[in-house]
Amino acid sequence: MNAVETQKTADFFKALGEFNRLSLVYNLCQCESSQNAMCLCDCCSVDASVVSRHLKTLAERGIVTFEKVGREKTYRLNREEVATQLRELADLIENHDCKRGSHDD
Amino acid sequence: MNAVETQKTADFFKALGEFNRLSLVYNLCQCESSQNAMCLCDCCSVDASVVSRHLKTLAERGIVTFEKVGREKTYRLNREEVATQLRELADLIENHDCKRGSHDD
DNA sequence: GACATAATTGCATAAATGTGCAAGAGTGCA
DNA sequence: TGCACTCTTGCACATTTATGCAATTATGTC
Repeated sequence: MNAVETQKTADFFKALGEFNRLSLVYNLCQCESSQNAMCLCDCCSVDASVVSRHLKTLAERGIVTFEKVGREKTYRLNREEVATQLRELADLIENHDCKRGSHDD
Repeated sequence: MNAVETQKTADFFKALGEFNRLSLVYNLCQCESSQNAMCLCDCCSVDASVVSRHLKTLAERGIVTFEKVGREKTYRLNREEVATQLRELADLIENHDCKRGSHDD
């Protein structure tokens, strides 16, 4: 696992590893259609500017995507991509093929 | 998803969301048996005290477990538990049952 | 007991991060 | 054109976090 890939994966997890951002993800998870940022503000009791920044972070990591509709910006969760990324690490961690002996065996 | 659960999950991701900690996880992932902390120091170019603290963080989140053997402390990755937690979120995110309509439908 | 090794802890510090408020940019509507 | 609404950005600030070094604790060995 090279450093660039590791950093990228760490950034992905870091994006999910903050209370309000994870709340936004959970909130979007319950929505069939796209949600605008103002609507998403309701799920976490922080300023709209904070939500805006969190959504930007999530978008940068590919966790959500957005679409401009008039003056609104609607967000949706990248369900497949996020699930795939999570399962890939789960598989890697469980994958016995990649195991090797320790220093003393 | 209540606040306590959300915070707990966020903490789990935050633990994985740092370069050196994730490197430690990848390193442990390649080991069949437990590794002591000194051995794990090799995989990231930071002070031993830093590795010690990172391992403590990972242990607190249930990502690794350790065992005291003489003056050494050996760590191993909680493969199943971590993989399960990752897959649970993956399932949640993809689960269409939990979806509901947006604000405007 | 003296010493080496393994790991943790205290302390200082620099950097990153989350946050709110106010101002600004972009858009739609009367 | 004026106004309302949505979202972003600049700024300041407090907190958290990652880090290294030195000291300390705990254990094994001679």
